[in-house]
Amino acid sequence: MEQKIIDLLKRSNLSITDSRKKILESFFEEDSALAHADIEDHVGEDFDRVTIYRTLQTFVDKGIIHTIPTPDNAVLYALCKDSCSAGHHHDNHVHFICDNCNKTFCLEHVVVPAVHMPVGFAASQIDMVVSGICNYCNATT
Amino acid sequence: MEQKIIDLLKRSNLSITDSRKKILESFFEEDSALAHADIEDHVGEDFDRVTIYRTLQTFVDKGIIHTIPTPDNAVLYALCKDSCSAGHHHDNHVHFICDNCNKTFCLEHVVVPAVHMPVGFAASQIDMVVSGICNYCNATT
DNA sequence: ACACTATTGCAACTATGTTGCAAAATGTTA
DNA sequence: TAACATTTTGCAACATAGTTGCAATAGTGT
Ligand SMILES: [Zn+2]
Ligand SMILES: [Zn+2]
Ligand SMILES: [Zn+2]
Ligand SMILES: [Zn+2]
Repeated sequence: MEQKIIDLLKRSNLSITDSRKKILESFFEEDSALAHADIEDHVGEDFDRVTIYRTLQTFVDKGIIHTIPTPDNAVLYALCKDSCSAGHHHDNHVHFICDNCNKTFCLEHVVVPAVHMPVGFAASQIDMVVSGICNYCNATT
Repeated sequence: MEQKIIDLLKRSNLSITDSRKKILESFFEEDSALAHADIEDHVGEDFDRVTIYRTLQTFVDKGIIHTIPTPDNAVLYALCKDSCSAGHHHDNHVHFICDNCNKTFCLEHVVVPAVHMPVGFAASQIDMVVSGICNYCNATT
């Protein structure tokens, strides 16, 4: 785990710092997307709020994590598993928000479907967010 | 215009107040979605910030306007043109955000396409937000 | 015009996010 | 490993966004 994180940071040309390791750890330990507040909970008092903001921004810039738009406008972050790189994200998968457990997941294998645009509109990026009940909640109720 | 607004409020079982009229006016005068700040600009000093928050929430509850999720997590509101009613929205159209003029539009006639969910996941609502260049910006450049 | 109810404004508060700057940690090179 | 240059961090202060309780006000129906 530790080594995996260090390798990822090196690959992204980032220096290895305690806060970056700890914040990345949060993502590897959770299979769902995380809000800023979740990360604050995970890292505890160890790091300043501002450091978390800046670290998350750095990770987004470097293509390590991506943001997820949600209907209730909370800011969520998740690891990029696609081949994202600095300045170039390729996360074109669908996101799922469970109305029961409230977790948000990347559906890595569900690609956003094409949609026909009206004349005059040129699409460059498409986000799709699905709400409902997740597989875990469906299995346990 | 004035009459149209009054009728809409009556139909929604809302009392006719100056702030509600003025805020609804903002939406009828703009063809694009509005952020809280846009509405504050439009109504000027006439009404308190808190009143605007509460009025928008009331309109959402009554099915007069709907919120739009955006990738940069700004909260946007637009008139419901579908047959939405109190407690039941039916806005299943695609939303478009122009990277040039920064306006957000409801593509009333573009229905969100179906998407195949993985086993275990049950979808109840789907939001699709497309970014790119709008028809107005494409026409004038 | 009256009484009842719903709405508004104000003040205070919480939450969220940003910026500048000095201190500390990291990476590099000798 | 010690010294140096560069990044990163913490702090303080600020800015913006949104919420709540309560008293004053405005709207509605009779
Ligand atoms: Zn769930
Ligand atoms: Zn994702
Ligand atoms: Zn445009
Ligand atoms: Zn819409």
